[in-house]
Amino acid sequence: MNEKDIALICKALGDANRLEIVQILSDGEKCGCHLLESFEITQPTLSHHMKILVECGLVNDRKEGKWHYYSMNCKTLKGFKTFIDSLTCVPTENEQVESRC
Amino acid sequence: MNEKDIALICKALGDANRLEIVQILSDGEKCGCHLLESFEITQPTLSHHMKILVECGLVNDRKEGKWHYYSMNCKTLKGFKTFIDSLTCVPTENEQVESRC
DNA sequence: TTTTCACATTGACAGATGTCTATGTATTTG
DNA sequence: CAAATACATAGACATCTGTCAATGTGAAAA
Repeated sequence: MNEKDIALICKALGDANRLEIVQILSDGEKCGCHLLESFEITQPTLSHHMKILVECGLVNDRKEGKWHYYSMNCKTLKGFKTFIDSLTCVPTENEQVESRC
Repeated sequence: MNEKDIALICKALGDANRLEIVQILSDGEKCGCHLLESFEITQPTLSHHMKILVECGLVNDRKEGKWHYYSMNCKTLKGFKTFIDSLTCVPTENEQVESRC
């Protein structure tokens, strides 16, 4: 998973509705109609958000009859977590001021 | 840190340039002029990106003379990591063997 | 003081984004 | 079969975003 993939995932999570969708899916697989009831958006708007979440690889889409079941993609989530964990901070007190440019 | 804050951070990281900036800052405090040399963007564009990173709380801005020193904000980063870690997946039948979160 | 440097602000612009209504497409149900 | 359900697609629209050139500002250097 490269930086471009990570940026896509971040962008996908950079919307309050999609962030909430992902939190709901953390609880387990849900169908689209169930998700729709949790938000004050129209069905096409939800469809749009789900497409973005699926296309960045963070969410799986399983079709069963006329229903679509969405769930978190373990592999992508794991890769994303690994990246975020790799970000670190250095407390400023302990940090030597670098040479000026 | 609420969902809106998290969404703001995600949106900030949803740009390839800003994602790279954050990776560079993970290495330690850097001045703006140093960052500028790492990218193929103009100074106003970098200034714009830094403003977004600072305003979402992920990056600190310390002024010393005419220089601005940027660094990761430990507290915000920690809160963000905690949130991302709270996201979980429930392995589907295909994934069960390979990966777990 | 004048110049140079580091950075911010403004205004402009093309392109992306979130949302809607209207409509299309499978699939199930009566 | 026809009707209803779950979801996708198309088109429209206002707003947001990333980028730049031009310019302003404050601090250091000459």
